[in-house]
Amino acid sequence: MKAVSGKIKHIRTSPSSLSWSYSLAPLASRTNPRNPPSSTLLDEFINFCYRRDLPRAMKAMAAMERHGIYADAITYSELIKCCLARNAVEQGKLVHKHVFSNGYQPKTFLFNILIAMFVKFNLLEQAQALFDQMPERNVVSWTTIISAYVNAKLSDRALEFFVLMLRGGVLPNMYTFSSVLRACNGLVNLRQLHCGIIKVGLESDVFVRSALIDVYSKLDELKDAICVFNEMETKDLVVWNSIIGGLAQNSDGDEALNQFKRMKRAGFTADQATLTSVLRACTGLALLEVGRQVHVHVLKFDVDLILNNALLDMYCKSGSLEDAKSVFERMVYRDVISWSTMIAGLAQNGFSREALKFFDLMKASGMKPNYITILGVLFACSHAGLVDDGWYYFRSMKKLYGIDPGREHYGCIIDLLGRAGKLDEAVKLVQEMECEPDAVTWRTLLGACRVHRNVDLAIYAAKQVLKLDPGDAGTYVLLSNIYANSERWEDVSEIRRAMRDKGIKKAPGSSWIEVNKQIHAFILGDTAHPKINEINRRLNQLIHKLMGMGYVPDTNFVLQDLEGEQRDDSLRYHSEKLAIVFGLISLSTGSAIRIRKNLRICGDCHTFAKLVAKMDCRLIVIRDPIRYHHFQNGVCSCGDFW
DNA sequence: GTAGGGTTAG
Repeated sequence: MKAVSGKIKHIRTSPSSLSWSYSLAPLASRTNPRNPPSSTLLDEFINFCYRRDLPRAMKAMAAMERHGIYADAITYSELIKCCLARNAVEQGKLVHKHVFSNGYQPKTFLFNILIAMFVKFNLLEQAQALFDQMPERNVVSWTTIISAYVNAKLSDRALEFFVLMLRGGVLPNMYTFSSVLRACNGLVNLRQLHCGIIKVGLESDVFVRSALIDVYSKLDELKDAICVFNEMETKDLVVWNSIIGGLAQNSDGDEALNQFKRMKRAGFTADQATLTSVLRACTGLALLEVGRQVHVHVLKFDVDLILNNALLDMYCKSGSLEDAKSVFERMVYRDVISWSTMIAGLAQNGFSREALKFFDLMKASGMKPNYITILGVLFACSHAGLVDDGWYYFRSMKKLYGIDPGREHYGCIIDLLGRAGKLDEAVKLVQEMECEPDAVTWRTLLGACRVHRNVDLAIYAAKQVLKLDPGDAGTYVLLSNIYANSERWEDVSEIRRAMRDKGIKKAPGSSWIEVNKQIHAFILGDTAHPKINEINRRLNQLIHKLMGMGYVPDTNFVLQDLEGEQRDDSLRYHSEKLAIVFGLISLSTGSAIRIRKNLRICGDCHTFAKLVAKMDCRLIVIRDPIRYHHFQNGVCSCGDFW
C-alpha cells in the first residue's frame, strides 16, 4: 500500500467508502481520447487499480474493453505494478492485450512500462517483440532491453543493442551505462565505454562508478578499479562493497581487509555483501580467528543464504570442519552451493567417507547436484583411493544427473588412477578424453609419476605441461631433478639454460600462520622473522629429539620434492617447519596449529608434522594449494596419500 | 518506465 498512499493521499481523507468514486472524479480526466466523455466504469477501474485490488480491476478492465473504454498510461502502470507485486503473469499478459485491443497504439511511456513488465516476468521474447514494434524508442526503452540482456547473461546481444542505440542517435544515461558496463567482455570495450562515460560527463555517478570498479576487477585490472575508487569524493556502501569484493575475488585478501577497516572508519556499517566479501578474504588467507569475529556479525543476517555459504566455505578452508558442520546444520535454507561446499570441504580436508555421506544426504533431501558437486565427489574418491566408487560416479554422472564430464572431472579420475598406481589406465584416459587435455591434466599425470617414480612417463608428461604452460617453474625444477637423478647432465643444463633464458624463477616455499589475529609469514630458510633465532634453536632441538624417536630426515626426495633443489641442511628450514615451530612457541599448549602454504608439502615435512603432532599432543593443520593435512596422534587425514 | 556490490571448483 506504500505506493498508493503516495499517489492518492489527497483523496483518501474521507473515511467513507461511498465517497471514493466522487473523490476520484478528477482522475477520470485521465481518460483516453478514445473514451466517451464520462464513464463510471473507468472511474471504478482507476479506483481498483490504485487500491491494488487486482481481481476487481481485471473485471473492470474486461468490462471497459467490451465498451471500448480505455484508461491512461499512469493508471495502467499502477495495475502493472500490482501484477508484478503478485507475480501475476497471466493478468499482466491480459493487460498487454487490453492496451493493444482495437488497434490502439500506445505512447512510448506505456510501451516502456509493458516491456519492463515482460522483462521482470522473464518473458524476454515478448519484451523484444514489443520493443521491435515501437514506432519511437527513447533512452528508457533502450536501457530496459539492454539491461534485460545483461541480466540474462547475453552480453553480446546487450552490446549490439547499445551500438544500435548510439547509431540511432539516442544518448545513453547513467542507467544505460551501469547496465552496459556489466556486459563488458574485454578490456578494449571497457576502456571505450569508460571514455564514453567521461565524454558525456557521467563519470561521477556512484552507480556508474561502482559498475566500473566491479568490471575492472572482474577483468583482473585491479589497478584501474582502485584508481576509479580513489577518485571518488562521495562513496556509498555499494561502492565500498565493490572494491572490497573486487580485491577479495582477486586473491588480494590483505588489501580487502584493509579497505574493510577503512570503510568502518568512514562510518559505514557492513551489510550482507560486505561480510560475504570479507569472509572470502579470510577464506583465501585461512584466517580462522578473523573469520570467527566476522561470524558474530553474520548472526544479524541469519537467513542470508549467500552469506552463510561464504561462512561455511571459510570454516572448511580454514580446516575447521566442526564449525562448518554446525553452521550447515543451523542453516534455515540450503542450496546446491551449501551442499557442494560441504562435500568439497570434507574431501579436501581428507574426510572422504564423510564427504560421500553428505552426497547421499544431499540426494535424499531432493537437491540436484551440479557440475561442481560432482567434482567434490570425485575429489573425495581420488583422495581416498576409492577407484571403483570414482569410476561409478564418473560413468553415471551424465545418466543420473545430466552433467557432461568436463576436463576437471577427467582430471579427478586421472588423479585417482594415477595415485592407485594404474598409470597405464590414466594415460589411456588422457588419450580418450572428450575434451583436449590441458596443462593441468598433464600436471596431474606428472604428479602420479612422481609418487610412483615412473621416470619415462614423468619426462613425457612434464614436456606436455611445458608445451602448454611454458612458464611453469615447478615443472622445470621437477624435470631437472628427474634428469639429475638419472645422471642425464646434458639435459639438466639444457633445462637450466631454458629457465635462465626465459627468466623463470621458482617461487620460494612460503608458509603463513595466524597468531593473535596477525599473520606471520615464513619463507624457506627465513632469516627475517624477529624470532628466527629462537625458532631455529627450537627447531634443531626438536629435530634432535625426534631423531631419538626414530625420525630420519628424508634427503632423497628427488621425485617428491616440490620445494626445489635444496637438499640436506636446507630441508631443515622448509617454511612449514619454521611455521610449526613458531606455532609451538606462540600458541597455548594443546591449541591447534594451522598453517597455509603456497606449495605442496614435501614428504619430509609431512613426516615431521606427524611426529610433532604426536609428541606435543596437538592438532596441526597444513593447507596446501590443493588439499589439507590434519595431523593428529601421529597420523595424517590424507592417509599419506597426496 | 530504465542502473551498481556478495557464495561452491580451477
